[in-house]
Amino acid sequence: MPRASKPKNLSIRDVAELAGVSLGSASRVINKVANVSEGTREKVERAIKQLGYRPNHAAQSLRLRSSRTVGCLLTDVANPLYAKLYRGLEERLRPHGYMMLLANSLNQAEREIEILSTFVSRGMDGLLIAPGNERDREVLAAVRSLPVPTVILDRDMDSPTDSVLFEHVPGVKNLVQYLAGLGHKRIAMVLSQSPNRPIRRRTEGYRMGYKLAKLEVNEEFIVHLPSATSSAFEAVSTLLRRTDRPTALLVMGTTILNDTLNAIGAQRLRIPDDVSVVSFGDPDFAAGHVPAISSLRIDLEKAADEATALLLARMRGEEGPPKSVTLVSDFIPRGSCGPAPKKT
Amino acid sequence: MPRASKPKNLSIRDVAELAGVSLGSASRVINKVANVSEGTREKVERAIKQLGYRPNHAAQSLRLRSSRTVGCLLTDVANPLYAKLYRGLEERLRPHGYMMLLANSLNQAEREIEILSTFVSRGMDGLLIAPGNERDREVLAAVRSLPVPTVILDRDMDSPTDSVLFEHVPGVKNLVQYLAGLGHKRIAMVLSQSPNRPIRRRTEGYRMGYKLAKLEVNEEFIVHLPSATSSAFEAVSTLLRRTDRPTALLVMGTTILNDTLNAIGAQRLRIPDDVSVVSFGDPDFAAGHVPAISSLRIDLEKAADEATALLLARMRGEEGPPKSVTLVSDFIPRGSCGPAPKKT
DNA sequence: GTGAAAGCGCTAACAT
DNA sequence: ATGTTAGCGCTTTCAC
Repeated sequence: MPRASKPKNLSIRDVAELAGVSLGSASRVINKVANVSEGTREKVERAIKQLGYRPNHAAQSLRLRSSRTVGCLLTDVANPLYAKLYRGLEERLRPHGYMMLLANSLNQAEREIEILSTFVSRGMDGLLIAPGNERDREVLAAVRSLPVPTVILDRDMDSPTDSVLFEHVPGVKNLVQYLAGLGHKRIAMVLSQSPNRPIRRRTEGYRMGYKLAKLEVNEEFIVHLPSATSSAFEAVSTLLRRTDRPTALLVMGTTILNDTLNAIGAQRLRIPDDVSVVSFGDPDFAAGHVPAISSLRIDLEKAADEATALLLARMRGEEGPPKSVTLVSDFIPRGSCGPAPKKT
Repeated sequence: MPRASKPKNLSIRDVAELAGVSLGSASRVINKVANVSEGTREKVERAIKQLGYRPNHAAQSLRLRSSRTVGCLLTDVANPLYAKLYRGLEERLRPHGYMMLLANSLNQAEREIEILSTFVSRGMDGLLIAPGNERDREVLAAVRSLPVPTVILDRDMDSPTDSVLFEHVPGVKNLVQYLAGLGHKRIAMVLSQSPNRPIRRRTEGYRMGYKLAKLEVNEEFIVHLPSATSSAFEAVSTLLRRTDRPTALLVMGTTILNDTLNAIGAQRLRIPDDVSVVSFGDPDFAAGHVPAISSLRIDLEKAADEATALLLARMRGEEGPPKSVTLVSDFIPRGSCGPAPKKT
């Protein structure tokens, strides 16, 4: 083991001293500023290595008014979608020397406000946020008055802030048309209830697809689960027990999809022979399932690209009106979709 | 909207000025130090509110040599286990005023070293780490020489550092005995390959259980998948096609479990009639599956409790030899386990 | 090219 | 109880 002792509070002053130069010169070497002789550079670099010196970040932040840190506010990293997004964001910010502060708001409005305030007081250089309470007056006010470069992720908020939006409407529309083309006339959709988030848009693409396929929407086929955590098993089972049961199911990813697959299995129905299935979002297990589950997917790598590009530009000082990028979901057709079953 | 203008660089000096008191008094009010008259306190508090002042964190950190920040190094938050753990850690650190810097190492050794170094240079008050390369010489050296309070999570590293360990050995041992009690004589185990991590221990409990049940281990029933990402579908299918196919399957959670369930379904075998299934780790879908999948679970809330308790104590300045807490997995029996099928 | 010195915003020790 | 001041570690302007 090389140096197991504590690098007790060593500062640039120690480096300068050991190198036999002034504090200013040491700083110039560290910051790769011009006007340093080769000899000085070498002496300082040797001293740095010898001491194992690393600049004190707090002092740098204070002096430079920049923390090289980006604050990230998510409702919950335990949501795989956000976890992957976070990873992508970190991956792209790292090469620029930024680290990320991550805070989960767990959908609590006061907490979201508090987190944003803390981010500001901690001098974040930029913010990447996906607050759960996008319609809350106070959260909205807090977001609108953020004095740092910010990009809103996946939230349609009424604020003049850069944003990256995930758009399912055209995807769902195309999907419904696609299923109609396979002969499906009864396509059900199962959604979770999202408090404080606009739910209307989710059915928009569905209705458009129906209209374009010249089919009539049966409102009973649009199922909103009573709570965000309630099981879809019963809801789907009920749907499948109808005499005019749907021949295709459009369900939200991960949990609801799982419940749905279980409900289908429990009634000994087969996919896609008896019922076709499509997932909103592409959870890891969808591709591996037998048969593989068709999905509507948002490209999270692209989302991370766009979000960091917007943020980095602002942090670089770029001015101008708010920009918004909308990412449309791709349809990944897999084995879970087939022609509608013949009437029996 | 209240104050949409930028709170342009306002400092404690502005507060003092507006309140008509000295800078020192303002500081005393903010820090709730004794020796402040009621009048002064009020004036300062009013000024603070009026200006929307929040102390500059970098200056505080520099002065106090404390960042009120904890660095968290994980291999990957997109692993649901870690995502939940992170949430639990954050939840417990927040009330103490700590925020968390989260960095994913993606299992890269140099990156883990770099992250640790950055954490130190950024003056983290404490560290919570689960490096992927627990056997790497350099990573180990970096961890051993960390000059800040640190708790190692779920990694058995040769370092005099506080740690919270997850222990499956007794759990697996009991589990094998339990299954043997149900008449199972051929219990297979499917594990992923984890590079740089000791794999030996994983089979330890398994062998102990076999021995206690007076059964002989068939080495072909211990399956290590060739890579961490390879599908278990084929491996499990092969296992199930044997004439002496296992009557019980012990598989790692999430992905491998999914592949396993698919493989079982594809061969039209039924759980638990034809084959019993137990998961290492308790992914969200296990409980909702039909039938519900029995699991070996680590209580992540408890893990977060222990880890933060250790860290907070050290950050408070507590001295003493390294402490280690070991959490043993609980067995959650569910419908996926039944008596071994009668010979047919 | 290099050194000296100011000052970022804050806390705490020291005067009063 | 309150005001004044030193100094945390750093970058950068200004002389030389």
